[in-house]
Amino acid sequence: MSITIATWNINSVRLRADLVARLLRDEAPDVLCLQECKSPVDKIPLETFAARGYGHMVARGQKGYNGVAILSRLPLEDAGHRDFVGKGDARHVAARLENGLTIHNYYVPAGGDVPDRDVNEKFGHKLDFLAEMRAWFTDTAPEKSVLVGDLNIAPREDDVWSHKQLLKVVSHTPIEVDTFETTREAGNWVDVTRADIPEGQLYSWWSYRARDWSAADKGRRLDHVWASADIAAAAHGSRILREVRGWDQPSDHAPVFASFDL
DNA sequence: ATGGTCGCCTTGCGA
Repeated sequence: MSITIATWNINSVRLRADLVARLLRDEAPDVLCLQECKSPVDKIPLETFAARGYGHMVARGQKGYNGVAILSRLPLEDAGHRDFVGKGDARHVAARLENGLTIHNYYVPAGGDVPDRDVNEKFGHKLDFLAEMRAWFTDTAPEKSVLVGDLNIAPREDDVWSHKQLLKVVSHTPIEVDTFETTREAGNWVDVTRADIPEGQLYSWWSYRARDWSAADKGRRLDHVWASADIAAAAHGSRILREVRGWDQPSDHAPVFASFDL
């Protein structure tokens, strides 16, 4: 059985419900994980997605901020959520498929503008969030699991348009990259996108502020698909759908896809 | 060149 999973920071699921429906129609993933839904769960337009065959959803939401949802055309069981850093933010939710695969959907805090936790508490919050993820993975080794989401860190030099120019820019600072890698390694997670596409520049986000985002191409790979080590060899077919960033009234993120033969 | 653009909690804030 092959399962295709996609992750996409949608930046308002209500404003962009038609774009979600278009992606479901054109690309037909089995599971689509969304971040920054910016909606209470009961206001997510599930009927729009159910009409496309995606009637199963597990989500956590809040008004205006954050929000994560897992849409599926296969039955889903709610596998809970965790309130990282105790702020009550809707930044994590998990679901389980009938074949036993657990899917974790994360929206890691962006971390503000200044990469110094002494003057910017949002940066400290981001590092603390990652440390809590790491502690959880150390305590309970993930098995038969996929972790996806907007992790708001671009770890590799070829995950950003300019390694040198972004060394002091939140999302690519050494402390974030180190924390990101120790967090991933604590769970023996495999970076599926880079296992499939090991060479070359790879981005999933381009700022709204660029005059011409595609020509400037100042992107970063902030959105990730990880697999637990026991199923990593089953992963294949990773892609980032750059063209989706060019749709009308787009999200500033492109969706990331991976498939698993389970 | 320290700007620029989004979306919602709105005339500010978070990204």
